[in-house]
Amino acid sequence: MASEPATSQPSSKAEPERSKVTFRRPDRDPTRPVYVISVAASIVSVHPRTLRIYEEEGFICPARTPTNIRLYSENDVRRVLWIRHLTQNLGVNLAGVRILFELEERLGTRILERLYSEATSGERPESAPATASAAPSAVEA
Amino acid sequence: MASEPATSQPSSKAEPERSKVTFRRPDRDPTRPVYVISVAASIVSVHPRTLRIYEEEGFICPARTPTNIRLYSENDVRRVLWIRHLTQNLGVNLAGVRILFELEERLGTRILERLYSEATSGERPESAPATASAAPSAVEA
DNA sequence: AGAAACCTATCAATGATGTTGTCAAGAGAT
DNA sequence: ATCTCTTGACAACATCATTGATAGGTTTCT
Repeated sequence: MASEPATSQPSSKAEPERSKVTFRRPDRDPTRPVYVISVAASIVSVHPRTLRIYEEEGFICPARTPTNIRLYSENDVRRVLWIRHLTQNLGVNLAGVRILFELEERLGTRILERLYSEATSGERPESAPATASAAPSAVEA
Repeated sequence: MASEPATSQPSSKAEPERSKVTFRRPDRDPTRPVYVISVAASIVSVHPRTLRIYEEEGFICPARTPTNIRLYSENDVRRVLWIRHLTQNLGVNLAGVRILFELEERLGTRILERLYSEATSGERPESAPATASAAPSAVEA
């Protein structure tokens, strides 16, 4: 398992077992499949098993070598990072992630990045209470 | 607990304990708080405890009588019905519901109703796989 | 050849979440 | 007195997400 499909990346044979090995990620073509599963898992700080599950669930679709090895692209990694942000930071479950992804595709806009950019701006709006019955006005008996 | 704040609604004292009692829901002002918690819970087919939790979580904000009794409006009920659709039918957790609600408010559009209307049209699109690395093209070794 | 990493498939442990149910004490209405 | 509501707290149960492990097989590298 040493096929280095093109890009000269830092040796992934150093077995990055959750170690703090840093990777210079290729910034050429984000759609190019370049990472084997162990590397992708390390980049994203997730278990390889989790990556496989995400694929089974249809969230990502990494490329395959002729010998059936998964290769993840930069876009795959970003997508997983986004899923992790939603699930770990915001607590959204996978069904929710699915809905959000579908929304994004349906609306044809990057609504998630809009939300993300506002979240990183430290705006962190309060979870607004229901707009319905806005003022819990006491009702006259 | 007999303050009937205005609308003459079917007697809620019949103790609708998940029974199949049907209610003629007032269709005048959807923001008017008219249902006590037991009635609202029955309409939505949910446990009263759950309604309280939804309120604690900030999803709904029912009105209160001078004696601290919750009164839910039609809009509250609709909002809970929508939450239930997301959680029970689509499997979204409450954190996901929260994100979707925030999105809706932020975009100032009824994206959820758009999704809902398409879901009820029996369209039920497949969970599209990741748009990244669309074609899992085999990579030459 | 042997080791490591990949593959699929399966099972299991653990922690978190959501819903429901219960109890206690109190308040309000009939 | 009885019923329904309130708050607060606790608990049971089912489900989900993540991680971990095992088995058997394949591929790659030394």
